[in-house]
Amino acid sequence: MEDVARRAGVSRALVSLVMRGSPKVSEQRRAAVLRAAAELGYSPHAMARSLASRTSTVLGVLVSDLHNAFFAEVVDGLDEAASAEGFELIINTGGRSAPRERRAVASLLSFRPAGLALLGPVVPASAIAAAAEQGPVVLVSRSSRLSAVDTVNDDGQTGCGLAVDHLVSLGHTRIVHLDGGGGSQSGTRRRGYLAAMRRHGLPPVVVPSEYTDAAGARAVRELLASGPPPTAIVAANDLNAIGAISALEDAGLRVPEDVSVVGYDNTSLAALRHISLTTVDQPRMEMGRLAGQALLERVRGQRTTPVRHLLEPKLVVRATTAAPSPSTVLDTTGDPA
Amino acid sequence: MEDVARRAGVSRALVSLVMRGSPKVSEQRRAAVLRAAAELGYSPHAMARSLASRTSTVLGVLVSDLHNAFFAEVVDGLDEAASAEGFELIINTGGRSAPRERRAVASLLSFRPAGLALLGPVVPASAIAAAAEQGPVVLVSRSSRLSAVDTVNDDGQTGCGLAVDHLVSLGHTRIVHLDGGGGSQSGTRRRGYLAAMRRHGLPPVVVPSEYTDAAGARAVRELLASGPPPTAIVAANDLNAIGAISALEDAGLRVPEDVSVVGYDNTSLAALRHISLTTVDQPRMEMGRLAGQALLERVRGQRTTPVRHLLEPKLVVRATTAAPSPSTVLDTTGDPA
DNA sequence: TCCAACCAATAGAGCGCTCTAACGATCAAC
DNA sequence: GTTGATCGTTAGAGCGCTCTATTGGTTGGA
Repeated sequence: MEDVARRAGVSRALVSLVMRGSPKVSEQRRAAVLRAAAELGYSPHAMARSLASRTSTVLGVLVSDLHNAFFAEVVDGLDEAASAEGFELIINTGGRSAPRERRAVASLLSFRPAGLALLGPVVPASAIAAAAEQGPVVLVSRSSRLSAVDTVNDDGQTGCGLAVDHLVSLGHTRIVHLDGGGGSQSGTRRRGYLAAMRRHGLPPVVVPSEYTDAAGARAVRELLASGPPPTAIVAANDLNAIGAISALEDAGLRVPEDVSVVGYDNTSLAALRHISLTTVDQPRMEMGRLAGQALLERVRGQRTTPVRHLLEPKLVVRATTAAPSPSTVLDTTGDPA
Repeated sequence: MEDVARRAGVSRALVSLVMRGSPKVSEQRRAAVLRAAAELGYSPHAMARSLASRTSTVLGVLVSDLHNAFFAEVVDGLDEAASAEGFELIINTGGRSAPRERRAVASLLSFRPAGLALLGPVVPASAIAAAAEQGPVVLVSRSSRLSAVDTVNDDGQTGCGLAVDHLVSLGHTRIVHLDGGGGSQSGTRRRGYLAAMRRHGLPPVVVPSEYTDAAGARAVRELLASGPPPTAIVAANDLNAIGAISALEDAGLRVPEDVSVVGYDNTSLAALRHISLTTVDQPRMEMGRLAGQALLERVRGQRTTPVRHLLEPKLVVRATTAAPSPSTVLDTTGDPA
């Protein structure tokens, strides 16, 4: 910076003004400074700038698990919102372990970021509260009552309700839910399923499972071993649905002719023609964008009250759901297991 | 820091030594400082530290496209290598556009990172050379002759060779390749296919396609319309293979009974029981880890000569490949289109 | 007893920048 | 011709830390 100033024949302070795009610099000086900077290949040192100005253009992001494509897409949306406003993302992962996550948050905070986005964090609420004292915090796929933090979630309860409604409207009555187990949002989805079944006056059946391909297949095998098959399945998520479908096919049942299957998430998987899964869309990119916007609003001091985004899920009907076949319906009434 | 020093009854310099874990501090003073720091909730300011020490614990990462699960997994591996050594990742995306990528690199460099990882960059080589002057650079999914940059790539040529060898060993002779078009590494894969076919004395057939589900289906429809089907297909990648499979099935051909299909990448897709795709594994996490390690070796000054990782691909045999059925072989010989 | 050697601890400069306050210059107004 | 605004420009302190050089206090050997 010193060198640029000397070369342009001005003071360091003037170089600083030019670099910050200040309007109170005459055109000729500005040009001289920019030329000198270009000739010397100078570009401002972001960290020194941040230190001196006591501001930050960095957003800290904690991803509980980057393996998970869900979060990768949320990060994508976050990145879009951040880079549009000249902010950078500094990313750490927690590996789904609270102690590691804690360290990751501490490490992020040591950079004094303008704000913090926690994606599917597993740390206790107290840790989140502590982080919120250092600056704005936004949570994705996790709720909070703290007024200092914003949240972005999808409404899994409504989403599962949509799935059940769709199946009922096709004529299904024996609809089973594969439960997501310890996975995030599994409780919400289960409640949505139960509420919808009650609303339609149908008997709910919940089979424990997990958010994986293999678990979906296992659950279906257990289900088939325990009695006559249902006519429809509301799976824990897309992966789980795909596992369920393959187990159904292995057992000689056709999808959707014999059994309809609905997934959850609308991952890119679901759209593959070979799978063409009816599923509930969860707008991950959008969730990332909203999280980024919420954070930036706080950073800019435009808002101090918490925001709770609860995204409206949408049903995406593809090829894995259809009306139950008459024979199946007959079977069912003839054999009320 | 001042406050901590005062509270512990020592100088600022001593606090600094304790925070850096220096061995030349007496146990009692160390304890006093740590206690004072804990009481005041003090933690060192990473940017100020970096500025003063003229060192950085940040690695800049440019991801050409975070939408792409491939790169998300590479970032995952990179993160693993970096965080194991106390480094942080600061991430920017380029959106597959050279100008945007250039800006992203400039922005990353303004943080004076210890090193830079460029994942599938599309900027011209000159831009990479310019970045390499500022510090160590590692390239993933892109090659370079610059001695200042390390590279990590998979050996797509060998990989496609493995796929062809596998099919030939099953008895296939009419093996078609769906080409990846403008996608990265598509040329290498095509060359691998052509070389292997030549080696086996078989006539190569390359059908233009792309790295997508829909393109794979389209290519197969065109292929089927133009004459009798091949007995095997080496697809551009997994997604392309899945599209190909669904088009084959739509045409009434069974996989693998009538046509065998091999993918490329071994994405999580391929492992789904419902798909169970024979494919060539490209170790993305490992590539990220290697990239991180290469960068850190340079950062620590342990190496100044370039490293060129060319990862050995592995064939993963699943359920989409089998010996050609006798009837198909007969058909072929009877109708040499 | 004296000095070199060593150790824990510290003073103070400086990393690359921003920002406040002050500066000289220009100009309209009286 | 003086005043007061206004404007472009600058000096210099300071952001939170590290690091070199130095200090004072022990210790061990001659």
